[in-house]
Amino acid sequence: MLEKTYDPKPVEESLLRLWEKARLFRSVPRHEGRPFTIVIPPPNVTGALHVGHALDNTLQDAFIRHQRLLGRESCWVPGCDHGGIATQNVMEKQLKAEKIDRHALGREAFLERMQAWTRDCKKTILGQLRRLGCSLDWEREAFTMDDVRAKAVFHAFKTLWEKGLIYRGERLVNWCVRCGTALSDIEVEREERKGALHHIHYALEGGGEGLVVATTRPETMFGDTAVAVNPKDPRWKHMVGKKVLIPFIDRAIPVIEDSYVEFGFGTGALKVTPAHDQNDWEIGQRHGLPALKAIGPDGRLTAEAGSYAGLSREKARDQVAADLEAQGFLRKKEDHKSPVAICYRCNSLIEPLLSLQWFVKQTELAKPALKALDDGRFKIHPENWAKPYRDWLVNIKDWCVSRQIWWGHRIPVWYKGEEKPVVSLESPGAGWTQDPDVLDTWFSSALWPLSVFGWPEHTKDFEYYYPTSTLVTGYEILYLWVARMQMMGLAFEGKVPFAEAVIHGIVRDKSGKKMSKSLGNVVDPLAMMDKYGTDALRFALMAQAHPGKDIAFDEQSVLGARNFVNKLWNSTRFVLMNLPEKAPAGGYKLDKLSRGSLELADRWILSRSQSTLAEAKAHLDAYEPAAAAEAFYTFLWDEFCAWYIELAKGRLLGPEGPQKEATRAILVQILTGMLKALHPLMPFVTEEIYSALKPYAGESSAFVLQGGYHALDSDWSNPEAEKEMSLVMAAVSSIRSVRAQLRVPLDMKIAAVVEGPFAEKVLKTHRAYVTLLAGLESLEPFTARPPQSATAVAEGVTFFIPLAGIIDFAKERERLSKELAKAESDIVKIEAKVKNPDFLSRAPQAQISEAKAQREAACARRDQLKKTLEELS
RNA sequence: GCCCAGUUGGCGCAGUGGUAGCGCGUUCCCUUGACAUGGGAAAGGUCACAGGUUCAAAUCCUGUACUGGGCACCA
Repeated sequence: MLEKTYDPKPVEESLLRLWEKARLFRSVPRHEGRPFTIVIPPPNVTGALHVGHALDNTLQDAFIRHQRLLGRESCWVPGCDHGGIATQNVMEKQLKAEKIDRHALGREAFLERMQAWTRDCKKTILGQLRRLGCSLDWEREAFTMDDVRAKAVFHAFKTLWEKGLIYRGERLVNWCVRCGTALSDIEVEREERKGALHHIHYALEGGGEGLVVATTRPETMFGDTAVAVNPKDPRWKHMVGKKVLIPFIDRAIPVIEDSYVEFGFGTGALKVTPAHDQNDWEIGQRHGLPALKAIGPDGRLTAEAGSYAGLSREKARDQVAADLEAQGFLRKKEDHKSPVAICYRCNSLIEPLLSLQWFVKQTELAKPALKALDDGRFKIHPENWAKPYRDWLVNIKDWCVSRQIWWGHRIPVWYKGEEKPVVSLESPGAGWTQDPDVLDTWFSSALWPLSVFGWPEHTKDFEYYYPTSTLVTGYEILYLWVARMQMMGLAFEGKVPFAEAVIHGIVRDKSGKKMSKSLGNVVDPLAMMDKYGTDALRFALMAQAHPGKDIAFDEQSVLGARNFVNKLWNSTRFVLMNLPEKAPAGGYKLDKLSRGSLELADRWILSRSQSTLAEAKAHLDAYEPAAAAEAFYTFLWDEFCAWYIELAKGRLLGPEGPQKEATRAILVQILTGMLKALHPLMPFVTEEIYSALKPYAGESSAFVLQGGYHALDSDWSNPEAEKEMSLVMAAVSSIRSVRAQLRVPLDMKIAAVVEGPFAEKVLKTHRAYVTLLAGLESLEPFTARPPQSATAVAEGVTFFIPLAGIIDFAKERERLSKELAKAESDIVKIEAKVKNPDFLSRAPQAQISEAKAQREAACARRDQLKKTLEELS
């Protein structure tokens, strides 16, 4: 016998062991059919998983299990990402706490520590994925920096190099002063910050008025190599071609014309600092201006800045502004909000810096990716992300792939004096030194769908699993990762690495704010699992995972899901309690039933069950787990438990016989079907229940995944039964409503008489249902209105319930008047429609007859209520 | 500035043309042998605003406001 409530922890622990022992998630190439394959978005080895990972991986697990249950060979590849800067930052924090200087420690020792950290972290992360129930093929674990992946990275680099798609050059890049490295354009975030616009006077060389420029960054003026004005700006026309002097250092720079400069902004004169601003860099390129570095990689001013050399950017700005003011150069200082660039890993201010870096040319690589999107070989769900994805590819810029950190794939290029650099994994010989930089972590991530299957080797696995089916990830890495995988996969193999991308939202806190450590609103998925069980967390997430939408995560939702899990548990418990100890040979099967012997409730629940399964399958096929979850929830709770089980009680308490056997078969088969269908969303509890139920269902699979979805033996859809059952339910509800309003508890049995067009049917075929569910002791046909009775009006039936001594007539009249008013207003609405000649002439016939039927029903109800009220007064 | 979402009962969200749904919360009643992690009942919404299309609009179109996001940015 099952326990009264479901206790997830021991069940989860034992099932995890059983699954693993059975190698249940193992996939190997087989000959027939294309497999369904997902490669995990490898979590960075920066710590533990957060609730966003729980969402991402539960989605994948649901899709993978769904496909397995559909009978498809399915493979989900696990792994972690070394995580470049992010992971190095974690280690640097640790070192700082231990008061160890990274540079004093040295590159080798640092990397050794990183390796040890990585080992621990991978163990933690993969353990957490296991606990989440992820059906990953654990024998395929990969890491973006292991030997196989290192070969892939080298091969990719070499191939791109040979095709001339990789180059090294001095360019203006996004430099994070804190991380001490260059970043690519998409690794930079923007934020509006308050600052000041300084109006600075630059004197004319050789004397004269000169001009005034406006800048938010006065400290960069030592790097100025021109002042630009708009060619159509009459205010500064006279200055063009002349030279002005930079304050303090008196270096003369030309005044040039460039249409980039806007009339309306500031003074209309722009100081041009090619080495520290992207737009200035472009102006510099157009006019052949030199680029002078006023700020170094350490964020401090260089020798160009004269006496300011060595000051940090921030200090220099204040100091320069103060000195300008003191010496009369500062003509005006006004508050000004402007967007600033921020490092996506440490949030510090980005400095545009001229430096020597490695780049991958992107335009050529983007073309096949665009084509794949346009001709449908690659699809994005939901599709509203396709446009931004496309726009990004169209406007793509070269990708800066070198990083001045230690943790990563070292750039495989070797130098020796004046000789041509050599691309090689190993040292080409004595005297050669390797490029000190490492590759952007996204470079190896971009190869992930290729590299996890042993690429560049065309292994058996690679041939079978590549291209993969679906990629599931958040929109925040659509460009950073998804687009690059498409480009790389197409460049190297001519095939999209995955045919579909499912883009989900991020998990926010319950008020919709982004989770962050500093806000203290981070939800720990492990804590949720401990408290409510893994299935509850999974179901809560899936129930809210509407395509592409963020989730406002409230712990209450997990509680609700936990209750649902328990409901499922207890409905099984009830069914098992009503089954013999020993299952009959072959189990309870529907095909053994004679259809003629089925009752209304049977036909109804079988019909509803079938459509629920079909609906949920369609939703999962379309990557819409939330809709599937809702279909299950409503069916199981509001139909199967609330009505069918309640009705089944009547027969199960009765004598043994075909009726009882039929009820058992239906309960067992419907529950089994639902368990399997729910398995992708909540694998643990369904597995556990299945093991108890399967002998009765006549099944022998050790695990749900091995048996596949439950196939109903024939078509049970039955709209007539659904319609009739809805009338019965409405009739029952009307009596319950009267009872509740008059405070007559359900266990106080009452008598009733019934009249109306549906009354005869109720008396003849549904009497047992109505008396059982509405708590009646008797139900008789109407002859005369009993004195002192309340009235319950439903579609087609009116019940009179004698309640001498209980009923308050004033209250009863009030209640009925309210119902009447509602009925009247319904009629007004439907009349307006039915009487509209345009509606009658233009609407489809089905609509017209439905509307008329609605009017009839509403009028009948109105008349009945009116009559009853008259009798009461 | 351009583009994309969103705006539905107290809160969080479904719902893409035919008389508004769900979960949580609220109110009342009920410890009846699956489940109080439960059961029954009820209250609560002119579906942001303004136009338009249509017999019919939460749903389609246009515009406005607000919120969020993406991209590009004025130094």
